[in-house]
Amino acid sequence: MGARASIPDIVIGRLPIYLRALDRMIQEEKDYTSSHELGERLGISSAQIRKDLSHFGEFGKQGTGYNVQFLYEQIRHILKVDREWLMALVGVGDLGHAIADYRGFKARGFRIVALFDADPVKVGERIGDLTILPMEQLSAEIRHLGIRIAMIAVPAAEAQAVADRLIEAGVTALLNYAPITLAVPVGVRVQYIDPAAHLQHMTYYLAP
Amino acid sequence: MGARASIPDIVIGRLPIYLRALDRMIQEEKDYTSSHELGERLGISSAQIRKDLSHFGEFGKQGTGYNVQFLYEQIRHILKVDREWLMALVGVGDLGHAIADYRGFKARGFRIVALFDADPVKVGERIGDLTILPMEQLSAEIRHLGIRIAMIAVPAAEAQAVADRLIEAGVTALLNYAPITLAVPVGVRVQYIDPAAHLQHMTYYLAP
DNA sequence: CTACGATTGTTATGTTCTTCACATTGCTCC
DNA sequence: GGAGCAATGTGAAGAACATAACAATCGTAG
Repeated sequence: MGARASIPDIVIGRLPIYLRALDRMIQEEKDYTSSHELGERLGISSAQIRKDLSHFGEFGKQGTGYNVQFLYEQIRHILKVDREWLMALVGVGDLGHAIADYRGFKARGFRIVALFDADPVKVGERIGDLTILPMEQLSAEIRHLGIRIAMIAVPAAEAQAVADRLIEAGVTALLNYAPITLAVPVGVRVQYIDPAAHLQHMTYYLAP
Repeated sequence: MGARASIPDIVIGRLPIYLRALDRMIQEEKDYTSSHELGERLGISSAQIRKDLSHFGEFGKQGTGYNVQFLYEQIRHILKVDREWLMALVGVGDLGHAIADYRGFKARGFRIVALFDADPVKVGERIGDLTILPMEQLSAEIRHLGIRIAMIAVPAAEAQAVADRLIEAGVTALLNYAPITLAVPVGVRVQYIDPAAHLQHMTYYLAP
């Protein structure tokens, strides 16, 4: 297949998982894998993996399976992560600091190039080779750098207002660390990082 | 209804989202809400919210809606977060430090009471009122404190081994910050925190 | 005290997602 | 070079999930 017809979002959400596993296989210097092996590692059925991939093209060979490096590059291309993305971070408190220092972003092609904070005391402070800018410069800086992805690490009460400003400045993808659901116009994507919510999900299954 | 019959996991996963919204409404001193209002805030259909809640009981009143405080407490009870949970954290590098300092856990009833690291240099270091313990003490300490939830913040290459040790010590819920899918026996739950994966999910939808 | 508007809980319907199962293809080994 | 094994891609079947729709109920206002 490989049609351009709208592909289920849930499928897109699994591609980064496949990417993680393939990354690992590359480190293990594995040349080939199969839907069965991938599925085993990920706790996903092999049929699901084949079906997911079939939305985008034919990447495997019957009898042989998938070339790890090739599949890795194909998925990176599909997800558009075969390039570097520039990001802004709003809110540089404890959490924001940790996000700014987190190595997992650059390692996968996401580079933070702008920091903003509403606190005048923090403005001007340097983190790595970046200077924290005041909120007043947010729109201009984001437009100037052509940033389309932003991370929000401000208190819940301010997150919606920050999101509104970012969207107004042209951002269309938000990674929100504040424990609140954001209202955004169509065309803007939001993903949430809420570790406590994940814990709450698991406690349901724990014995009293 | 309110049956004990196995409730879809996807429903359990939405309860923490409802909780976040209700928490916020409590702060806004709202006394009552409706499935329609909740749904509007969360971008979820009102029918879905009513259906989700109906798995656990009848919490609303026709014509009136839901008492915010009451529903909040009911969901907390369902998720078993109407108490304090003790947690262990393994891996106290940059990321682990940030997790140890993160306020969002205590604020929602999750308390870190044990820290472990394999690096002898870090062992003995204090963070808040906790001392970083060596891996050798992991099993004994976790059993001693009766810990059932642990967070993993070690490099991907070591995460599986750490998970195995934690499970062996009696942990049955894991929050994994390492970018790798863990293999665990049935009865053990795993949730993943992988911000870069969320970003990769969103870049798919961005224009080239 | 009755009529009306609002909102729930739930059953029925529709949609989406997952798994099954197999024809097809490619590789390897004798 | 043909037989046998292995693994893909996919259409059909099945399962899970979401939405629609409505009877039942509650509160309120006249």
